[in-house]
Amino acid sequence: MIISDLHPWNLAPRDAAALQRQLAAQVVVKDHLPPEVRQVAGVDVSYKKHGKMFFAAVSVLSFPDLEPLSRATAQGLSEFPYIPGLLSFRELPIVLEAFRRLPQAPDVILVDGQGIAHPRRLGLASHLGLWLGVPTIGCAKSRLCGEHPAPGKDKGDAVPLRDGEDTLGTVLTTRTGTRPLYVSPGHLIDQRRAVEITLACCRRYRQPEPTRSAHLLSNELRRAAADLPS
DNA sequence: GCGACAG
DNA sequence: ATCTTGTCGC
Repeated sequence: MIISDLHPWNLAPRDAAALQRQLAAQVVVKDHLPPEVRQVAGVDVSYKKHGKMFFAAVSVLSFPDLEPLSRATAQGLSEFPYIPGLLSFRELPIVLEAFRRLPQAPDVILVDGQGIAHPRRLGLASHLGLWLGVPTIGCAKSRLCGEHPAPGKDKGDAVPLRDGEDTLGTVLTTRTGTRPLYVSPGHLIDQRRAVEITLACCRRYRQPEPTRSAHLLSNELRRAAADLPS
């Protein structure tokens, strides 16, 4: 896995925001997925209530059958606090460590967070995509910015997420009867493909299989590192 | 000043 | 995100 253009993570909030504006200009919102998508990865991070211990997990599934192919994990500390809009400075370092442990880069990555549906157009998914040079999709469970009408109740129903003249993403119902997901391009992919891939990864749960799998794995890590007695 | 606010 | 048990509903 090749990483390029490293930059510090211990920045003051103001500097982090300035860096985001700089990086956002490099985000590519065009379809650069390979002709045949065969590997889809999901990534998620878990940690303790007031602790600094983080647990990242990456789960790679085959596409479109969604069978387990490989996985990688990493754990470490983080000093950066949670500040809406600056999530990547808190979680990306440990996520990148997990990706370094993957034998091979997947064709596309689903992230539990926003892509360009961000105040400065650089959510966690976009930031990760830039670092890895791999197509990414933001699949957030709630809204960070932008406005939209309520989408339909059935799986596949969708409405655009907008901010003035900009279309930031798609508010997509991924499972009938559940709250929608906020899908937006991360990097190297366009709106249409982002929704297409995400929907193809949804089976019987609101969360796409890749991120759902990573979520379960990161939770196992946290629990294993936590409770010793029984 | 007030409300909003990914994970 | 995390702290937490059972419980109402499809």
